[in-house]
Amino acid sequence: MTPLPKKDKRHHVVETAYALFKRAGFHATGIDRIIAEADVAKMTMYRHFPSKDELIVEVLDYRARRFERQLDQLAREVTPPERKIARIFDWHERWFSSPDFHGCLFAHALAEFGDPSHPVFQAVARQKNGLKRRMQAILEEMMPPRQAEGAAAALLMLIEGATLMAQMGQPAIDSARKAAGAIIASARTAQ
Amino acid sequence: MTPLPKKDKRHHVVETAYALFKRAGFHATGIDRIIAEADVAKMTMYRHFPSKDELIVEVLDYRARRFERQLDQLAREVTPPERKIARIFDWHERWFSSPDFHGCLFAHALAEFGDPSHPVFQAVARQKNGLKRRMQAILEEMMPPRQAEGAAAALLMLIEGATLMAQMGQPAIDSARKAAGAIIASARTAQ
DNA sequence: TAGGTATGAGACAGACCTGTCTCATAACCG
DNA sequence: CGGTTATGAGACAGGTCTGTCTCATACCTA
Repeated sequence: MTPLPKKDKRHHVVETAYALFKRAGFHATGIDRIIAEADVAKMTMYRHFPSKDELIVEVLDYRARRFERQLDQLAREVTPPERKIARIFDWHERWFSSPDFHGCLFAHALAEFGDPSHPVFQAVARQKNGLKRRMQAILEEMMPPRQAEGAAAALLMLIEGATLMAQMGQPAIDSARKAAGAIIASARTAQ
Repeated sequence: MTPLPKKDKRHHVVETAYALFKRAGFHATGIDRIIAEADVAKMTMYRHFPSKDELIVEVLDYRARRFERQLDQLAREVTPPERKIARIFDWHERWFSSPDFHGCLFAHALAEFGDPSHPVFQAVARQKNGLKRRMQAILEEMMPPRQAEGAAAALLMLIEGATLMAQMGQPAIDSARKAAGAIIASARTAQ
């Protein structure tokens, strides 16, 4: 179809797998389907990734890096910490209403790979911890570390729950935003 | 093994399937595995449930009914609405530290069945809406319906997020509880 | 005791799964 | 141009998946 990029077949496989995984899930998406959609030979895929599990981990890490990069950009030039947090919620609001939003790929991965020793599980934990640490660092600009830790955990829970609600077709980002304000205000006065 | 109950094979299949689904997920758990574990013939299962999907829906509805029953019991004799909400968090705290806690089966089902027209998706939505309505009714005892609606959504998000964190081995129920207090207080004074 | 019903056990079909292997061909790079 | 590497295409193995079918046997109830 397309003029054939010739290079980065590996990355093309990752992006195709990502699109399929997020629509249909991990176990329900077969290798055959991925290579057909990516228009790539099976051996090409297996030369880049020793197994399907490692492809899944690569997809997750790829998306996690992308997410981190986008949040990095959001945090620039925005001085007050409240606005930094608000921008994270803005980002999620846009995400929820994007054309093919299907919920959080990491949460879905956790649902299908519940064994803590599994590499996929650990990739999920990395991503969630990254977001929590990021928010915690922002909150520490306005409250002591102890309060910031708890507040960051609460904000993360709020965001995860909001993502789930959005996937169910019941977006409640406004309630989440209000709740976040209440949580931050409460953690602040408690210092 | 056991003296063979002879009756309610159907229910026995549902409970066995539940135990397997929550450990390994829905697509990863095959029919053969379920009937082997339940010590039941394949046709016995297929006579009770026309397809695996319908078995999944039955498992979800069964757990949803059980959950509602337990929350009904919690709400009895506890007059102040704050304590009713607190008891819902207590219930989750106990759940998180129960022997084989594997996260929320409904959230997992949503991850594997993302199509809103799928019966499994709808079973999940029913359960989550049930919990939200329940909390909303409690909150309406202390604030106007408008505030109660948003606060209930926020509490639900908090609970869903707390469940996810707990599955990742990072329980943060205390932060969730504190956040819930802040949310309720804020919604109250906003009336 | 008789008759309808639930169940057991397993073969079977047809599809799909992951992963391996071979061999020919195309791309790249010094 | 020549040699190394990446890729294409597909057969293949061995397993698992859902769902159907048959036939014999147990059970319950009237």
